[in-house]
Amino acid sequence: MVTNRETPETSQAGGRARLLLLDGHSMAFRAFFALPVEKFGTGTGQSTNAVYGFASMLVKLLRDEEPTHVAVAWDLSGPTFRHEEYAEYKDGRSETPPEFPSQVPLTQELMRLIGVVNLSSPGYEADDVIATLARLGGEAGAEVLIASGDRDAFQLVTESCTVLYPGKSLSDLRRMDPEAVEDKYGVTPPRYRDLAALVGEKADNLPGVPGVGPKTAAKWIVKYGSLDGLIERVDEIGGKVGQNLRDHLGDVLRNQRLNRLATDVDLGVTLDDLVLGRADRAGVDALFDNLEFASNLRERLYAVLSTGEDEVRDPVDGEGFEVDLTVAGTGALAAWLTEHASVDDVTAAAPAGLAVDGVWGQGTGRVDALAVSVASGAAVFVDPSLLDAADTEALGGFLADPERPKTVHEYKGAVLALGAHGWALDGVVSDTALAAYLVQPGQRRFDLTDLCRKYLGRELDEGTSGDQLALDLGGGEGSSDRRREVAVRAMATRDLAGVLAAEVDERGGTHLLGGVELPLVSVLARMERAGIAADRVYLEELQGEFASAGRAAVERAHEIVGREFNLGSPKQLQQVLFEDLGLPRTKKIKTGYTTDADALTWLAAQTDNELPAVLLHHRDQTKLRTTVEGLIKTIADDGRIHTTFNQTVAATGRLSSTDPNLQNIPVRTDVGRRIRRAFVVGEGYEELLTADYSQIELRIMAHLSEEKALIDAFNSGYDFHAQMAAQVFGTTVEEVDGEARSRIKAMSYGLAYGLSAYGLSQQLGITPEEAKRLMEDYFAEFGGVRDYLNAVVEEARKVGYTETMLGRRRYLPDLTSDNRQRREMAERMALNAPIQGSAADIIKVAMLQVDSALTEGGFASRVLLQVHDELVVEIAPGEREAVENLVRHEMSTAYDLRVPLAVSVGGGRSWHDAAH
DNA sequence: GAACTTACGTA
DNA sequence: CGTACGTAAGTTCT
Repeated sequence: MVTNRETPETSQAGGRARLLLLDGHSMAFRAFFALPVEKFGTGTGQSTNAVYGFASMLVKLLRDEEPTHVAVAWDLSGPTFRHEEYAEYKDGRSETPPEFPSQVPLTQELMRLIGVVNLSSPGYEADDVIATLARLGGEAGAEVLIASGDRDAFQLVTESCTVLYPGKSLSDLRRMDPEAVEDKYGVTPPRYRDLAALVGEKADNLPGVPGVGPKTAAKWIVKYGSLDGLIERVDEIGGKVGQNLRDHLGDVLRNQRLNRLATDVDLGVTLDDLVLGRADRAGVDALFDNLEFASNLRERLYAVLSTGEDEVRDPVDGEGFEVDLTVAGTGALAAWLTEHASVDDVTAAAPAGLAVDGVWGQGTGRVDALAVSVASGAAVFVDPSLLDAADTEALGGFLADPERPKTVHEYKGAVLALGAHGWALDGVVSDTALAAYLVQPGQRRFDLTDLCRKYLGRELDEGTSGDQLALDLGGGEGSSDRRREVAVRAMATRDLAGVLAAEVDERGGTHLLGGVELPLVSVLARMERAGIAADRVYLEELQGEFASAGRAAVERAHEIVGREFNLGSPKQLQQVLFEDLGLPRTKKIKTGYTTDADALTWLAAQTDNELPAVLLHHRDQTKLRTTVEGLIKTIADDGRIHTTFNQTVAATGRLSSTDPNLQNIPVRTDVGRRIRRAFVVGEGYEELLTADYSQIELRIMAHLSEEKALIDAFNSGYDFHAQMAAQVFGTTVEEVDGEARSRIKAMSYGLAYGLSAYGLSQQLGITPEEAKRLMEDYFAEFGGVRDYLNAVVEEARKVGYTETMLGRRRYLPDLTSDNRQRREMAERMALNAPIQGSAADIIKVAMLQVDSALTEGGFASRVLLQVHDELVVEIAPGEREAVENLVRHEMSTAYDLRVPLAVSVGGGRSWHDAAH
């Protein structure tokens, strides 16, 4: 099996070498200060914070950057050529912390064990070693990455050499490419030395010109072209700084000589010697044991070093990429599209691959670049900022043309990003992320790199090999690496679409993809773009109110206990409740005893102490306050909140909502519901309408189980739960009291989750024996439900997956696990997945129907939100009645069940008022 | 500082 | 010892 990591030589045939260089001392030193030294040490007193931090950072780099070659450069202790020239070099540095030096050899040992080369050279600094290796890498055509906390490295930055410079945190590495250096310092990387020479470097004891900071220095360099140019005309500089410059010219010239990094250090290695080697796992284990590192870091490290062999497919036989990659934006794009992407070139059997490089979220986005790749092998890279009018129009025509099929990874993102530039996207026949989700619904991430490996058996980078890539560098901005990257993404998407289509089809998911998920994307994109109007002033009032109630609770709690403590800390809470106050212990959890709401409620009943109740109140208020604060933060300039609906995270087929999550806005309590008043109808609209399915999951259970008693109960038109209770307890519906009804209601809902007698007893506050009897009585009447649930689990165990009404699968390998806990968990998932998943299917279909009906009817009303069984619609003036009828009709006819799909609807000026 | 844990909101 | 999510805050990692 060929993978990048194991046999990089092989992958380089197609992909490009990526050389990662680390400045050992500077990064280890940063690690030392990032982590508290007193918390990281062995029993024998050896400090380990720098080793741990360095390793942790390296793991992240290996994972994110996937280098093929790695080396770490180290300083040696003796004098360097810089000391020969300037004896005071690096004088006056403060003492190295005593816990640091001993960690250097440990870090070096770890590098050796994981297969990373350590390098250094007498008389030179680590920076010089890096500069030399960067030159070697560059000459060999490798992409070079330098992780260093030393700014001198900026002089090495080129289109193919990026410095990763630590920002606020160790692993927050800023990518300093030529643009970033110029953005930050106002000069190009080759001129960075000039700037540093003028400004000076305190840490190296290199004073600069007094009164000259980076701004002045950059201004001069830009004006005179370089330091040399400045010096030539040094007499022209007026004022005090001009005089300072003339007085300190000697220092400046010395600084410039000293900050030049040597690129000719004799290291005795070639690029091939830096290939990331095999890890010596036994050695790493032994070292980690010695350092008393827990298994966590070890696993993370092994995860990046592992090859994932068994998941990688055999490589698809060479398709012989003939790629003509040209840079558009010079008037050539229209011609390229005519020649390579006509309706004859781009067909249903051979859709074009489209890659959009940009960002999206909050209902909008931005395109930085895009690439199109077609079956013939031709590909084009487009920097939209460089397009002329004719090219813009041609590109817009292509993107919006339903007759020229395209495939894209993360369709919704592309729609939002392109939409923000005024481009419409149509004719999308596949989204490789969505397709992969249907194949592997349990996965939560679908990035193109992984899919490429898994389904194409190749690295993303191997879309073309270097010699076949005709890269026209003329005319465009930006690095050739970026162009190549975007282009290979388009190629990978193009190639993946077919493979994934076959996988989806094999699983019977073709309709689900083409008929439901894919068309849903544009509906979701419009929902996100529309957002929902928020009343900021009202939210701020609420925030203040919740905050002061929370503060009052804190004060009261401190008063009761007689000292201050953090009410938000479960740990301190345990101390206070169980140690200081000696209250009865609650249920055990990993870290002691739980202080969750159930436990606090129980405690409140157990004792006379007021504290549990105060804590509960505090929790409520704090939770509400943070919810409100989160919402306020996300209100966009248009006064609306634009959530993001994720279509590929929930294993059952549901949507999820993030940034902010609008699917968990409080509704159960009165106080909580007040937050819903903040979601209001927007300007130009008349009211909000909510429409939700009543008891959809139970109706699905009735349908799937074909249990006659359930079906009859739903068809009777009476209160469902009361009807069920009457049957279980052998009374008339009128005789059913609230208690009986709620027990049966809990029982019915619990079934869909795989509830046990114990769980039911907990929820109802009855004994497990009573709960067991209740379940028996229930099943005596509704045995069909039990039979159905058992059959679902057995079938799933046999075939390995469950299926929803639209054929959406969920794979549950744990159903045959020897581990009882895992197996039973999988069983509960198995019986829930078809129910929850079918409900998800149905509302997705309903959304499509509602959306089409609104469009076809010419309505201005629009769907804003989906909350699993509910749609929130913004009603345009005068459309209430018609749209209400339309929504009711489309939702209730989304799927033909053995029971009615009841929909209840309400309207009002806010989400709260629209409740029913 | 990243990753985990606890807690809690929704369907 | 009931499914599916996302977020915030605190704590741990070693």
